[in-house]
Amino acid sequence: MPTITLPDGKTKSFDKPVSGLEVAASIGAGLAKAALAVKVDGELRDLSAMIDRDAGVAIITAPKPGQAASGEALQLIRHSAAHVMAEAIQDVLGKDVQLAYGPATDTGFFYDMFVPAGKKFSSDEFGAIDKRIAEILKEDRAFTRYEVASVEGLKKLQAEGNKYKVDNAERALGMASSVYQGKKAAFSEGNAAAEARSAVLSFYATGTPGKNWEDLCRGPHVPSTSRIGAVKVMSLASAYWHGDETSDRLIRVYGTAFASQADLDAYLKQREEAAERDHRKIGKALHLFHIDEDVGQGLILWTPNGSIIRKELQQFIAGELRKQGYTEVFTPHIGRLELYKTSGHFPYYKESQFSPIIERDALEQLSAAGCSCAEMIHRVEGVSERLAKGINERTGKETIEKSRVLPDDKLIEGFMLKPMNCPHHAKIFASSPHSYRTMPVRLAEFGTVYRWEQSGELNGMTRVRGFTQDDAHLFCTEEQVPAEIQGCLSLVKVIFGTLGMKDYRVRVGLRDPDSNKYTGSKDNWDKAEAACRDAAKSLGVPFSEEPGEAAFYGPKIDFVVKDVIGREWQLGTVQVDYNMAIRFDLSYIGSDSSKKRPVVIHRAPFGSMERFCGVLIEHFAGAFPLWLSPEQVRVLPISEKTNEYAMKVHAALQAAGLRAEIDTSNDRVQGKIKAAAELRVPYLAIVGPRDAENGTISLRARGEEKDLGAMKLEAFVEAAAAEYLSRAAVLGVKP
RNA sequence: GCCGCCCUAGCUCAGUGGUAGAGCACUCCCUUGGUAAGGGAGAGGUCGAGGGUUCAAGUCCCUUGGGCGGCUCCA
Repeated sequence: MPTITLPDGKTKSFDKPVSGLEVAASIGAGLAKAALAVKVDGELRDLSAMIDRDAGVAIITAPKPGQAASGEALQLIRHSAAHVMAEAIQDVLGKDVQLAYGPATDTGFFYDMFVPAGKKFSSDEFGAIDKRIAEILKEDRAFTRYEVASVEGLKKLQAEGNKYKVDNAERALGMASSVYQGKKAAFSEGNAAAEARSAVLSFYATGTPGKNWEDLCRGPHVPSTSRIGAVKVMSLASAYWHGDETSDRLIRVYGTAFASQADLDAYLKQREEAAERDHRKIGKALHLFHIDEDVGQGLILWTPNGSIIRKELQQFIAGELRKQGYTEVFTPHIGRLELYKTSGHFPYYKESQFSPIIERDALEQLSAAGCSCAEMIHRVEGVSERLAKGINERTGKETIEKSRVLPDDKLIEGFMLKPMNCPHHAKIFASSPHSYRTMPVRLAEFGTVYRWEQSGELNGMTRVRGFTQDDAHLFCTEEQVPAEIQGCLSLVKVIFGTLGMKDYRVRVGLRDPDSNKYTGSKDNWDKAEAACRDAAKSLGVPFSEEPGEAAFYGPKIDFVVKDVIGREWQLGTVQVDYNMAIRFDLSYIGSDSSKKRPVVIHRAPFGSMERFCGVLIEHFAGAFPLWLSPEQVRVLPISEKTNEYAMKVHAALQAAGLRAEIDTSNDRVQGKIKAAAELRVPYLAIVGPRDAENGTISLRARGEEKDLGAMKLEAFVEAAAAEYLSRAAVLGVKP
């Protein structure tokens, strides 16, 4: 006699076990119609699943077109779509295509499959597959679950000869796989693990078991194929079975699905728009930056136009930092290896750093002495007894492995391109004495760092190997930590506000409660985590707490900004660090005249200038606010007869500090407007004989269909200069 | 780093074994025009690089650099 509790707290009692559909129907016919699945005590189940005990039940419904779908509804739709796509692919390409693994993802779904050698599968087939999918949706076949005992199920799968499905089943049953002995258990989560220890295997037929297509599957699914709405096959990629490159190579077919064709169309349109906004495309068209293969992958050359944007941003940020009491420093791009051994960066993160720079003489001598490469590496990575002792004494525990400690004459010294700015800043802090009265010390630098990102990860300006962080290190007392974190967040707020980026959230990275890898006292951690949480809360934007996401040396806050078309971008972080002051033996004199350890806060709220500019390019689609526009005003004479007056206008704009250009080509004005519009120039000052006579310009603003009318030259110059100075987010000059 | 695809003029792209093309941009000429491309002419490429197959390679094969998509990784 189940009594179910609905999300709103209401309860309903039934005198016999009921299906999810019956529960929905008992609430309302509309709900029953929209229902896709049920959530029973937090667990997603088929709508047809019987509920025979007291439980909390929520109905998962399909969204109406245009309405935001719940993640669960989309996941159901997409997982079901993966089945339909797999069936369609087997119909189109043949049953010898073996299915492996097909989950829903954030933006759709994929299905990994093994395509026999000699069989061609390319995007040419997408049309036929999409067509077959549409037919299956129209047939409105019910997703039918049936369960068989594990032994019987395994036999069935073995008979079908698909080793991937056998493997899936064995993993689901919690058995060691007979097929896959790989090193990673990447697929354990959410797939096999959830069903581990189950005594049965579940299958889903798309229609009638034994008659229609079916697949080993944990489920749940939407009730029937028509409920999927709309599906599209998107792309092909290759993938390894279980993500293990020593295992079989499979073809991964990506698709996406939505509750309605309208939603799918909206998604496709959004993707198109995103492609139009791609900073690599716009960066080329507007000459904002250049990457040259002769210079190197992932190394940004800032061309004059892009440099203007970066410079404006940096001046803006620097101004805000001054208001907050930061002091600016400059440090070189390299430092001795020893410095990074002290900080702990080298060699622990060597795979993401550029190789050390070793002096030529040293290399030649070692080479002449017959030193092997392995020995050389060992001696480069070694640390002196002095350094090891110093760090171990300060931390009170072994932080440097004994095997790495070498006598001085065995060590090979060298330099490293800096992967972080903090060691240099720590040395600046340590270069003068500090007292609690002069704390905090806030050292800011647009510091360029170099990291060895894997080549496959590089992407335009957003993933690069050399980048300039809007970096700063705040050396403060423990008591000052909350206020300093607060200060970092208020800076972010000001800058996002100015750029018109209202939609952002923060993630607070906390300790993993089950780990003891963390440095610093529990008491301090509690305080710092509370400070991060409080600061995030006070920001007035959504925030999430993520246990286990903290670094071993302290909690952190990450910023994630949403651009105008809804994509999220991870920018920078604020990170509390209890470890660095210890490693560098930093101190200040407390009020009791004893030496105290400062706490260090790393913060680069916008990440890097490269990434931030890349995000801004996409956010604005190249149509920057006046203050960031490389070219702010273009003067367009109607004909050569007004060139002279146009030059006067141009000179007046330049004299006012505006970035103005003049187009004296012998195009007609229509052509000049088109050319300027393509470059997203904010204001066009069009001048003809009338204007020359009246001392006016005819104003046309970016995005306006037609001209805004004439205004006195002086008034325009003044208004434009004022808008520039105010860093207005939108164009506002009008006659 | 791994897998797949791609690289032709400054830009966007056509050209699948037989004399390198188009549009835009550029230069010059005509046109002197009032709000998203007036007209004409010219110049511009050892087809990413190196090697191979072939009578003949932009086109086929190998190596290599770079890009894109995906995987993996990320202090």
